[in-house]
Amino acid sequence: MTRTIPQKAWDPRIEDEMLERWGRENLYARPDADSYYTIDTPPPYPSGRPWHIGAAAHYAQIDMIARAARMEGRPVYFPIGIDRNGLPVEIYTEKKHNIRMRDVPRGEFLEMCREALDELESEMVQIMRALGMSGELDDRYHTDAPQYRSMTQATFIRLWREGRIYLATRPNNYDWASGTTIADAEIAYKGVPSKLVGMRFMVEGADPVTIASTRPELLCACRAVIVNPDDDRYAGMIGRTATVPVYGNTVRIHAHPSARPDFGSGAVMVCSYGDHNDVALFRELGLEEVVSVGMDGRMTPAAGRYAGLRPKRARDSIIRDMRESGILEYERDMTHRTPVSERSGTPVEIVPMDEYYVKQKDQIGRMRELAGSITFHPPMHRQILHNWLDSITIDWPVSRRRYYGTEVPVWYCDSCGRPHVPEPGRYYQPWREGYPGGKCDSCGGKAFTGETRTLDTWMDSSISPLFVSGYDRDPGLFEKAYPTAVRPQSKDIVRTWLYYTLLRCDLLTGRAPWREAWIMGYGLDERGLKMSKSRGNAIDPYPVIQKYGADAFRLWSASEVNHGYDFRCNEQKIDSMRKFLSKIWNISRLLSEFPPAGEAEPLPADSWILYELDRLVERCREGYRSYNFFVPATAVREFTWNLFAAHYIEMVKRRARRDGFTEQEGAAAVQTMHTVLSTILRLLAPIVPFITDHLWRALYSEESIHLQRLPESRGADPPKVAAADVVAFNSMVWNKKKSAGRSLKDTISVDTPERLLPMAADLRAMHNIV
RNA sequence: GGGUUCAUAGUCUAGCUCGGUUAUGACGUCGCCCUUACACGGCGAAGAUCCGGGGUCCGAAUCCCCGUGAACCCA
Repeated sequence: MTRTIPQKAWDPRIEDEMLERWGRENLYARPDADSYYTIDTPPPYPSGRPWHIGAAAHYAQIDMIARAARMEGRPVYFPIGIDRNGLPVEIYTEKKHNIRMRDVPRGEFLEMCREALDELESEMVQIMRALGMSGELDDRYHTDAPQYRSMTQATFIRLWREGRIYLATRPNNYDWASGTTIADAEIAYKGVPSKLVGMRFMVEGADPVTIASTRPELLCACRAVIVNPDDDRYAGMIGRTATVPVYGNTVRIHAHPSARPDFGSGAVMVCSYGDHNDVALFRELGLEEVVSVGMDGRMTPAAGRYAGLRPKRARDSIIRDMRESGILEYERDMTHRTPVSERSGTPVEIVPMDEYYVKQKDQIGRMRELAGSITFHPPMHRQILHNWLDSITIDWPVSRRRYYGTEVPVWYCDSCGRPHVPEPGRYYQPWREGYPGGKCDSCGGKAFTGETRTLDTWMDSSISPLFVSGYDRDPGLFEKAYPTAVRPQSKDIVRTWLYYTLLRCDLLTGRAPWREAWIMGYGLDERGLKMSKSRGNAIDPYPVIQKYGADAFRLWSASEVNHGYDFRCNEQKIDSMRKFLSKIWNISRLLSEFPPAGEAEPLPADSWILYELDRLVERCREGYRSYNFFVPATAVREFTWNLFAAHYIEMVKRRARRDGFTEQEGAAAVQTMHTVLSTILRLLAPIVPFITDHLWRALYSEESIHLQRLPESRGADPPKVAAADVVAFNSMVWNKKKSAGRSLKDTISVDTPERLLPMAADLRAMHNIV
């Protein structure tokens, strides 16, 4: 007996050899095809180490989609990009060099960001390689490359010319810490301890009324007071005027349902702008706004003696002053859900500003329609998109007062101020180059000033399906690759990445960018909290992969939780996956003793396991069809360990050695074991590509397992025995020997149950029954 | 305040769509065993009022209602 697999356990170091071999063989090259199965992977952002272990698990699973699709015979196009635009790298660079963005020449700052990104990206790509990702990593695209940015700008120019993008002065979420407007999608809410104060407003011809607010520094911008129309206490006050304390101006008292009778006294002051409700009320009541907080994050002259202070300081001062002058009725400590910038953590101010907007409100119906036409995996996550569509209230502000992003491609005429866009086709940097057109369309002026703002990074990210399919650049490729087959992503970016991509691609092509959306949950820490760098509970995936191997990590990510749910990260679980890999390894090691022997008439035990194998194949195919790797990962593991190895192999080991059996009977056992193993290896290949390819080549073929097809059900006839009977009988015999204090190899005398008589010879050999 | 999802042994999880055996499997724990594929193994054991309370039913982990708690999202 000679084994072609000598080592006793799976050694993850073999993964490096496999990586090298795949590279040499150019295994995952894009095939020639009329139509691609395109995977629109969201380009990850190199946000610095640790690159979240949940993200690594996520990209490992996206790779499984590609590998499964290849083994289903689809011509897979699996581009990989890196997202590099936006605020995080600017903040990272400011910290790294201890500088402030606006104190450094713009060109220099951009260079520093680029260097930082290059470093962070190379670490991230190293992890993606180690994971065994089979996408086009060597030809990866970058969202900050001139070619990509020129496409972002071209789409901006086109939508501008169609009137889909407009410039408007509107109250906006302003993050003064990063000095930029942000979209609703970028706002987070944080419980901040604050003071709720009650201020006495004098009312003409009635008793004074106490108004509660957490933002008394906005008094100078108060332009109305509202009470609930059903609130009997204030029925007589509607239409009267109230006097704003400290400032002395008068405002009208309106009835409005958004005033909650149970909050404070039930009367609410309306200021520009405390929150989005204020914005809506100003519009609805036709009030004239007052800018009380400027873009420098300080109170404007409108705040009178508090001008120049930060809102927090102004609040303290005005509370003190009101307390002294007796205007203050009460002060209470409370926790206030404060809108903050998701990125910088600073409280967001609502400030009216000139910004560029993409019209989206008129598209919501269309988006709903498209959402219905896309297949979601799992279906329940379509609801996240619908919820978001229901909560959109304003158009999408897309200009940002930042540096590291795609420039807004606009120049303004110096004499009349009219904005001009250039011809699409190349990358423009208006802040450092002149207007490439001639004179002003409107006044004929020849001098222009370039726009200094950049675009929201979602303007770049939202066209990844267009970029990878060669939109506007390569019509042949576009024909083959668009719409793409599938968008895999995690569930927390449905309202941003998925939504914006759907919107933008539909506006530009009139079609949805993908046929299917695959939505994964995200990584939680051991206590079940979302993992994030700011929380400090993120785990670096690289040492984990180094220690346990990519296959163990991938298998863990597939078998930890059913698709679509959040998963907890636990190193011990990852380690335990190695044991299963070693089990597969040792089954292969045993089979390497028996070269495949050709066709032989199967015995009842053989027919039995082949039938069980068919059931397994069907379950796995079903799992792969819905991109749910939990199904094959757990089903194969259970079958292999608890049925194939524990019962079938034990039963036919002696027959395979022709120990008391004929040559033909032995050949049937060998043949069956190889059928089962080669099927299991192929079923697992998309999930654990390293070990399966290694064993496949050691046992079956020089050609990689990744060039094979997923197994199909063989249509085996129902067996004469049931799995449960086999398991129960074996267990009974083992128990009997154990309680008798005998070794398992000792002889025993038991009757074979009638139902198991067809495989009596195998059972006798297995248990040494006399 | 609204929404989504979840709640099954110390931990994780299957089963729930379509109600019917002693509730699946894993990790961990404990005991015995180096039986020539595997001690990264084998066999065995202990461990669950299936979140609580009602209801429907011959019968509920599963269906319905009311709670409670958690995570995430939104206001």
